[in-house]
Amino acid sequence: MVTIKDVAKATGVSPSTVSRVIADNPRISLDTKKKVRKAMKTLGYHPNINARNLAVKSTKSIGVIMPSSANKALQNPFFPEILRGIGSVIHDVQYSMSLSTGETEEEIFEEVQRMVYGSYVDGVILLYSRVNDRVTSFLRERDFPFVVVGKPYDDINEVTHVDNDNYKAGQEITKHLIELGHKKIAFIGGSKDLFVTMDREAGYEAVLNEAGLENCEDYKVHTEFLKSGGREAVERLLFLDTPPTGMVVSDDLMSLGVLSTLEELGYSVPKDISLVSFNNVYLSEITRPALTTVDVQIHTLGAQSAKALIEKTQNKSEPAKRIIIPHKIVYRDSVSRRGTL
Amino acid sequence: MVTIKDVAKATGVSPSTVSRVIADNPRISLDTKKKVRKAMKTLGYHPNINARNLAVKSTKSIGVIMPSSANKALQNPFFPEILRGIGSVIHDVQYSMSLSTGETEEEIFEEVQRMVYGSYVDGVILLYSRVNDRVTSFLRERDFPFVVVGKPYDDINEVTHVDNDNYKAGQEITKHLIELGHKKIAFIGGSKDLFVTMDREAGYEAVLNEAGLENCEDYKVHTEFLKSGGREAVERLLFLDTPPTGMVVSDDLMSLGVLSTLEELGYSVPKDISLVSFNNVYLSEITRPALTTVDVQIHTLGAQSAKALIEKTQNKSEPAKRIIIPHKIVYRDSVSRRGTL
DNA sequence: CTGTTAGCGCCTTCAG
DNA sequence: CTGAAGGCGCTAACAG
Repeated sequence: MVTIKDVAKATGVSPSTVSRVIADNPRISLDTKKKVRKAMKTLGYHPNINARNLAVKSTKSIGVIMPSSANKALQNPFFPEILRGIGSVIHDVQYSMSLSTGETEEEIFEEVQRMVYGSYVDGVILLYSRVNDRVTSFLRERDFPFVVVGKPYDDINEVTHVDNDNYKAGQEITKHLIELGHKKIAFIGGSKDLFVTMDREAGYEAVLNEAGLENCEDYKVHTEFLKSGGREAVERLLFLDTPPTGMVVSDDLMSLGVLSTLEELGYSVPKDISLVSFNNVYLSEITRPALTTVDVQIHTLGAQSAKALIEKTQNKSEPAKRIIIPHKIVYRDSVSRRGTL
Repeated sequence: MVTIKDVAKATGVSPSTVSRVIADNPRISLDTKKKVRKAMKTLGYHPNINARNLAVKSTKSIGVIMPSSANKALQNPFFPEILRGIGSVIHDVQYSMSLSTGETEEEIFEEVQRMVYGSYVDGVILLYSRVNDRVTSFLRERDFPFVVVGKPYDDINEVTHVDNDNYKAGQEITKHLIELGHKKIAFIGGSKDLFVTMDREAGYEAVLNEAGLENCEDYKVHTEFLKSGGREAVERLLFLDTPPTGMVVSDDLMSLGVLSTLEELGYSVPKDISLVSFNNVYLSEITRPALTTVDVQIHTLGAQSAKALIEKTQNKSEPAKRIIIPHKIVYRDSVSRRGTL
């Protein structure tokens, strides 16, 4: 390994000078800088990160914590996409990202501990948000920089997070259905203790009430990440006395399952039933029919969270922020107009 | 930050003793070990990774390089799943993983350089394999430990890789179609310079020839990652004089697109056309119809690659290996028997 | 069984 | 503008 000393020797200067050249210190003459840089190049010098980190007590690396992967949720294309978003800014500022790998909540917690105690990373991005989360408490106690993607459960004003306005999104997409003449609209969401679900659902309800439409519990189903297309959930809806004509599904991947079940049961989308959902991952444009869905700009979500985190690591007194990424509805083919009945 | 010295002072021993306790060195008396451990606990000591890395010249961290994300391919659920696989072993051995984030080939190359030159990682897992890849050459030149998931292009015997027997898988799945009476079978694959595609296709061809079935170029289409369901590709197939009755598609996500296009054009799967594919990601069980696909055990692919890499970093003279992960066909509903025509 | 000493490669005062 | 010296936190001989 070629070190700073080798470069120094080759150039006939001192190691500290070389160090200063690396930092592009203005008090070094252009001449020596050039000399040194040339030597670095020919010798193939590259700074040793660990040594630098040790010296400056920073790692220029951030940790990304995925939700526990007990279920299939991780196969949601949402994740690679958000990683890309994070990656894009990470790359620009020459940081690196360290991915959590735990399967269980316990494992994840251990890993976060290692990350912060071991000075692996300068900050952490949480790709989930859960009630009573040990990780969050831990991070807050230690006053360790972190941001969450989504809506934090506790002390929402004190943890910076980047999120969509899921309430509004829920309203808009539901309104879209109503404007097309739908009066019986159901909501299919994931686990009830996910804020995304709750917010989107709240928006849905608000619009229903406002429009004076039926807003009954029967029309709302929550299922764990959909196994076998969430068959039971969908069936329950369809076997009601007055089944819905429209469905608001809280995730594209879920929609795929719902779509399948629906058509298997002999319902045609959008002819018999209209369906809208959220996220706009790639697959929502290759389903049949292609999904009308709200684009939450996953990539931006990731990018902004990284940006916010880095700011925070660089300036600890940066105040907690809430960053709302705008969404927009992408109109495709999963909805149709209802004759006024 | 509490350091080894603090612990030493608190316990009344020397720093090196503490260090040895950390390493669980057998030559330290149980008594002092206990004392030291207790002090570590009460003081809240955690080793500083950077310092250790610097001292031992190892990072206990591996880099994971994703393909360039110019296209939508990254939204393939394949990736999160393989990351989970890698993560599972990484976690057990207390390593960490650093994810590449580059969008372009160029960016990726830069990042790999940083990773190896900067001693960020001990080794690297390549999640892709491309002809004439700078990254691969770079790694080989520098004799830096790496493994590739899939089949490497150059010097296949000198780079350890973990892969499926895609040729065989291609044969088996095609044979399945034949056994059900299909005689006109097409192949839809991704880019031709991906070995996965080529291998699967070769298997397909072999079986066709063996069975004395038509193996014409018209039946093979290659498309970049399917935009809008690979409409053109599928159409080309269907508008042939004798359109195929069976299709072998080289990826589940692609299959979804094909499925949509097919049904939009009025063909029913599996009634009119049978379709089989590869990977068995979660969505293949919630499509309509659910896909008969070969399960390539993505998770295992990831886990084994991590395992092989770690072995390699720990023992540089570990020989290059080829690790083949067994596959198996998962029978679902996208195929049907053909009357003998 | 344990302490002392010397680095790992880099950065950062403090002098000059 | 540049050099010398010390230290970041930990490990690894080398002594005892």
